[in-house]
Amino acid sequence: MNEDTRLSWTDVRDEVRARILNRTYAPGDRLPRDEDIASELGCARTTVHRAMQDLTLAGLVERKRKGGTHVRTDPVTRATFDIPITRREVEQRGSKYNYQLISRNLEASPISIMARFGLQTVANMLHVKALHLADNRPYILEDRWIDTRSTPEILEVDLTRESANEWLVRNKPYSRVDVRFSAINADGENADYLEAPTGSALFVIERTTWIGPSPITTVQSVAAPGYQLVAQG
Amino acid sequence: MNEDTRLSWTDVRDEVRARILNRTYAPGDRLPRDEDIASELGCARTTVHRAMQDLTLAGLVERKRKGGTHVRTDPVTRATFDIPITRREVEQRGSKYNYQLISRNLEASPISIMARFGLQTVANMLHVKALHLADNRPYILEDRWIDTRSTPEILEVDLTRESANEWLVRNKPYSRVDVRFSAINADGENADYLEAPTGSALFVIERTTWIGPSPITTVQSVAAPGYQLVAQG
DNA sequence: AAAATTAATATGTACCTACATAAAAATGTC
DNA sequence: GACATTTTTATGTAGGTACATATTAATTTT
Repeated sequence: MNEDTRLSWTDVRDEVRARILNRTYAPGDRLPRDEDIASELGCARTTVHRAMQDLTLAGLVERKRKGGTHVRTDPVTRATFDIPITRREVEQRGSKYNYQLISRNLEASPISIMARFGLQTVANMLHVKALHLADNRPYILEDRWIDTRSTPEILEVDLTRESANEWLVRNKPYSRVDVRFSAINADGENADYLEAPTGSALFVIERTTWIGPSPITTVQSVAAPGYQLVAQG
Repeated sequence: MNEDTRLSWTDVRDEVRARILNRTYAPGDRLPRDEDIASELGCARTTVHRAMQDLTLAGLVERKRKGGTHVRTDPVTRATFDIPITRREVEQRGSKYNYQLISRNLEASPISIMARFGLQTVANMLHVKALHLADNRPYILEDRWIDTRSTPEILEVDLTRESANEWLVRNKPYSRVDVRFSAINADGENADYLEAPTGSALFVIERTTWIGPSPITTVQSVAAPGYQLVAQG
């Protein structure tokens, strides 16, 4: 690319996206064949193909062999978000991070937790409650269950020093994750630890991970009032 | 691919991902060069490259020219979610969809709304409140502002028949979107329309869209109690 | 020894070719 | 005309080549 005459696949993607936005290609329309777009823009078909793959992933177009490429009629808002280690999240906001273990017990998995994992039988799990603080104020209260079959090492970890969140992220990669968001009213315990008035609305992130078919951990993270999750469009 | 001997880039991606998961390549490690992986697996370097692009996007590895490819040490949970048209969302749950316009007024944009758009000056906006129902029960209450400069046509639309949500999605593509989630306590109006007890925790989605630099719409969607947003990992 | 220059190297990107595959369109058969 | 078969066509995918580009490593210069 010594001259700026060569189009990269991102250029093609942006051009096609612009045409969709300005209605050159309207919703439901069939786009020209990759080859025709390629020759029009002066690039190779593979370049157009790579651009189209990206637009497909973004939910803007649908492609079918022989059927061609169509602009989606029911566009969805598709956004991605990152949930980093809580410590990192706090530090990135420029706050001081602290962590406090509340409880740590070996328990048989209750039905509600089995349901989250899709388990049929009871399992021995480590039940951990902990509080993350930002600038010495409550930030997130986490209620976590860890399957001791997939993760026996957790029993040896000193959870007063390092949070299960951090240890797991560093030592236990997962192959599948389920994330859900909801809102709950602060009850006695939540209100207490988060120093929030009883009844106040709290943002909840529930995350469950597996390695292959085996459950690793499920955690309910309740954020202090005012928490906002921001996603990138 | 007449024989199953040929590896597609997704195969390579899955293989490399598996190696990261089982610690063949541990966090922080440098991976072999694309070319070496290619010759080891018996495919072309371009195939490995395509796989690596995907793993980079997924947040599993980081690449640098000459520096090589490294397994990320601080993996993040990266998930994607779709926010479809509300009608579609309701119908996909197998429920009957209904919609009800509450109010529709031309107003000068208040400061809070200007802030969402990043606007410095006041603009004429259409302020619309509406209720979406599932099986005749309140589902989502939306409070929306539409910029009449980018979207003057909205003034001609009969919003008693079609929701602004739907009209905009079909007729007003956007180039940028900002999505945030939070939780609020039901106040008088929310509680009323959503038939929820005052004070109950409600899940809130705030979405703002632009076309180029121009604001299109910003909407606060308050969901009835029990609403959950599910993301794909 | 510090600074500047040069070489080496791994990834980034585009091109073209060749063939696979799914699905629509055309054709043939009863 | 209904159904089955064949052909056509647009996308899917891998291979291999050529060169760009960023960064590190090595070398030379001061």
